[in-house]
Amino acid sequence: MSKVSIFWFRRDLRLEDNAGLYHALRGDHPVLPLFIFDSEILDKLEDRDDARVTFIHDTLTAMRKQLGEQNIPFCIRYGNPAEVWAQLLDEYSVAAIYTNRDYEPYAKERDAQVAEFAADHNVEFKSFKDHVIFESDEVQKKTGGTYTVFTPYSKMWRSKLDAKLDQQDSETLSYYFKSYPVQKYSSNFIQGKQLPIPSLNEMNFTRSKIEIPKNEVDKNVVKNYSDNRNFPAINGTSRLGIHLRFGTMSIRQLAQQTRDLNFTFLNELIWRDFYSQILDVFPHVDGNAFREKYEAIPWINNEEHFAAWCAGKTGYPLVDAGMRELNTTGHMHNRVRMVVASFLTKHLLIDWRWGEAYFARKLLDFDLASNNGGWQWAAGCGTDAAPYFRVFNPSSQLDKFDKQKVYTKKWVPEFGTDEYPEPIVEHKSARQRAINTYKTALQQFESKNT
DNA sequence: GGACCCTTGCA
DNA sequence: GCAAGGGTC
Repeated sequence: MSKVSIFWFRRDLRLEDNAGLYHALRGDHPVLPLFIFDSEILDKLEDRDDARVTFIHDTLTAMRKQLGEQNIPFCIRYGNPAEVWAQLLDEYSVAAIYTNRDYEPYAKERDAQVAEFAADHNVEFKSFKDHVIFESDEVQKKTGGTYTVFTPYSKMWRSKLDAKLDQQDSETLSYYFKSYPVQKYSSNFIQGKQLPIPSLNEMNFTRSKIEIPKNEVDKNVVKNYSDNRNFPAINGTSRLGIHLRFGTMSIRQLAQQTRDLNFTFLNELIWRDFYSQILDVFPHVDGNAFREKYEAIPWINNEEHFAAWCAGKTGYPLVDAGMRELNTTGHMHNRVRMVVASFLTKHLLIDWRWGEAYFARKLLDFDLASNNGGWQWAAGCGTDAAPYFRVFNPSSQLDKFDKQKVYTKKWVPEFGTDEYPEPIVEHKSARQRAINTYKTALQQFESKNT
């Protein structure tokens, strides 16, 4: 049996400009492409019509068709990754495993296990940077260590990128910005009969009806991003989150196409790298406040209030519009994400982790690092967070950012009628309660620890 | 160690 | 004007 390399797709579902796949194809052995539907992740999802699973399935189906046209089999399995790998090393004579790095705690542990198992079988495990422009060890403070404040991080990030581009070294440039030419080396895939793909049904899922945003960059949106991004009634954001999340769009190509169009848009891509490195270096943020003392806050966690927030029935029109947009489309405008998050954590004093989990369940573009960073920012417990006494006023946010109520009325048609609910909390007193609760808890924590 | 700074505010 | 407190150099 002749030896093969296996390229393992995870959150990089594309056949062009894929770092790990490129390196696999340039290696010494024919490459078998692989995807594993991870039962450890999928079986825990709450909704059997999860739109992200449908999206992955559709994307793999298209890739499989494209590969099949070149007589390339695409190995797609469903199961526990460790068990699948045990089968694969039995079935094939594997020389090396290639993959792109994933910085989430679960993924790092999974990959460490697979790498160890591979090493025991004399199989190389090679991982590559693909998901971000810069990894955590590439953008560091001048005095060493990880940035935890965005602005100095972003300045260093930009200067690193400029330095790379100034080098005019074709190899380095290709690593940072030009695409990795995969098709050029496609004759190095293995050849053979197409392999089956597990159906959604076999994995206990049904097809979602939610529409997925187009995998295209609208240059006008990017150009006007800084002017329009705060107004939810305007189509002013790219909606590319899901494509960056699953790698159906290359972050390198997106940054290359947009970096000269709008400073603020590039900043958003830098935020993505920023939170990715925070999660990588401070994995405790998954489940815990970045700053320990914020664990002292006595959340009220009123379940009826939480249910009202989830359903978009808080009596605050902008909050309700956002939640209903999320529930209906799997998307929520970014300005509104901040408003609903501030409302949940401050006005209702509900644990930010409840909100984080709800977003994780609903958002098409859910990404652990960015979602966690955003929630900890809103709750005041994260890196570079909003101060705890900054409580968004949902009414003035509405006046500022949806003055004509175009967005609000789209999602809350009964707004202004008798059917619209009364506010579940009164703004002024809820605001004061939040500030007092935070202040007291933080002070008590301080005095206990001095 | 001192000076300056910190995504997106509120009353 | 206000509200802490920490980050970076």
